[in-house]
Amino acid sequence: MDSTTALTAFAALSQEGRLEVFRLLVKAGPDGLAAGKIAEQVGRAPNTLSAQLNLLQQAGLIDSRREGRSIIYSACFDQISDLIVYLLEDCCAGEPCVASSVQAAADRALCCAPTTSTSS
Amino acid sequence: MDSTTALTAFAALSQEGRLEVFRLLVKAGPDGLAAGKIAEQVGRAPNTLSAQLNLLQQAGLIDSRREGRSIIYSACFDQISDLIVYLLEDCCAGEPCVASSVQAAADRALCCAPTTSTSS
DNA sequence: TCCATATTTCAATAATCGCTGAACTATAGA
DNA sequence: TCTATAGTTCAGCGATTATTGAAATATGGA
Repeated sequence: MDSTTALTAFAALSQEGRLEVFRLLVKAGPDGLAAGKIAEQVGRAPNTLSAQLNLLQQAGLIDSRREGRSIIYSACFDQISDLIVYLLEDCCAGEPCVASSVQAAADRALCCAPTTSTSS
Repeated sequence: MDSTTALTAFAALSQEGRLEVFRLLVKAGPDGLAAGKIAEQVGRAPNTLSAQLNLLQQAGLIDSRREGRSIIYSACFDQISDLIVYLLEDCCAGEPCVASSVQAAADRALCCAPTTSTSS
């Protein structure tokens, strides 16, 4: 991931409403949520939400697919991964104190959810 | 780290000029750089830079100390750590695909710079 | 004390951002 | 084809943000 892409991602996550939507989609997992369902859960007008989803999508943080009359949005875990790795490698290269904290967190995450096949 | 703090950090990193300054300070390491030196390197007016430094500091991403007539800014690695862990744990909890990429990156970082005097 | 250096603060302007109402597109079903 | 449903796009406004010049603060040295 290059700096420009990271910048766009940070900008997308830098507003309360968008961060809330993003976290909701991450929790929803790969199945995602319909736009209307999201609007309902975060209590925002559909057009306002649409703009927020657009920005997150342009940043590559979420994906969309049509399903009947609904459009389903889901988190793009690859991009999130890349963003974290960017922060760690490109921003904080060679800082063991950062790397070891992050390593510990990754260990915890993997230890609690070790089966990468089908869970959640 | 709570969402509000993370939001502030994202906002601070979401502008080209500030991200550039932040990356410069991370590369400079714990010794940091004087404000004037930074202004020179990024080619910005001192007052513009001062505002950018202020925002990064308010977000807890950088620290400052006076040294003679200069004010030295340095990256706050703890906060960066916390931000990465927030992204991994709070935003992406239970997503092994993210955790394993991050774990691999942390391993690489630690393998290349293993001697931290005291293993934290 | 006076001056030079290093940096910040202040006020003002220009640009950007976020939200809203209204109109538009796409799909499903009768 | 007509209607209802699900979302999006667009124009406009109000609010926030970034930058700038000028003035202010803090330190060091003559």
